[in-house]
Amino acid sequence: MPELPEVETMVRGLRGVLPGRSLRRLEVRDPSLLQGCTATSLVRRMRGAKVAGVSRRGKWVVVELEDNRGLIVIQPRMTGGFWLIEPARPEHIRLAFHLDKPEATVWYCDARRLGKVSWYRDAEAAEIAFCRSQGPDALQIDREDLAERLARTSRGIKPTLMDQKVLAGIGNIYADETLHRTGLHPERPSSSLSLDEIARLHSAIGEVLARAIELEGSSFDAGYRTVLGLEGGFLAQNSVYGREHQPCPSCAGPIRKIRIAGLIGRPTYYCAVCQVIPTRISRPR
DNA sequence: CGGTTACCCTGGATGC
DNA sequence: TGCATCCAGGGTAACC
Repeated sequence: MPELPEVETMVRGLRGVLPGRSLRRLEVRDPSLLQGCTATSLVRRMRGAKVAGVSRRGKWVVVELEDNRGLIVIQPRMTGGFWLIEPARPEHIRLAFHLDKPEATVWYCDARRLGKVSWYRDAEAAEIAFCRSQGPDALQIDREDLAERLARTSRGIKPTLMDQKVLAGIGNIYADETLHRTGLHPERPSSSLSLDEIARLHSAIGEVLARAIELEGSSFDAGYRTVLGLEGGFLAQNSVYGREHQPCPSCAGPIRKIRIAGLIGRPTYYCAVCQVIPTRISRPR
């Protein structure tokens, strides 16, 4: 479910309630999502801990605690999310943060249980974990760094953009939207992009993600909602994702849905007219 | 090392 | 209505 804009929206929602509050009790309803710690040890460590702040790293949510209580890192993956209101599906509650003064509860729900929760003793330990699985954040990476990373691989530009070790935060929806805005075919070999194309791609990443954050992310079906249960508005005004057979908003060409190598089963949407591979560049096969 | 695939889970939509 | 099948916003381990 959540990509960078959805996770950023969650974090902003959590910032309204968590920082400065104490955890009267952390309730672990599903211990199977814990990584590297047991429910009893985590619950014991969190009793009475005060939240210093909430931040985002790629698609990960970071809850930092005061007084050397460490950091809780939550990876929502496909269906994880936070609720400040009573969750619509209580059977999906995996964690409950019971707060003090005044009493309140923040719920973490995850229908498919693909998400992960970890605890790190300090910021340095968390940083080591981040760097092991993630590249620079998609909103932080500079153009030169992006250019170097793209030059390193010949695989398709879309799988490269979705590789969290290349840059962190972009998933299936925003990869398609970013490539459409840049006029790039998703299977263009990453290393074949010109410096001008990389510059435009770099700008498009920032613009698409910023717009999606403004609109509080992308909602469809029973998936992602804000912490208040509201739908994100991005998919009401996007260009290609989920719009097979519709006309391209910039050239009116047909939007196609395909499956490409390196992304297993995930769908890719692109405009067949304004996102083409130049004939002098061979398409990977 | 670079790239690809199987698999982890469950719920909702669709088709028969 | 009931059941089977397919699909999904992510990520990792194992493999070639």
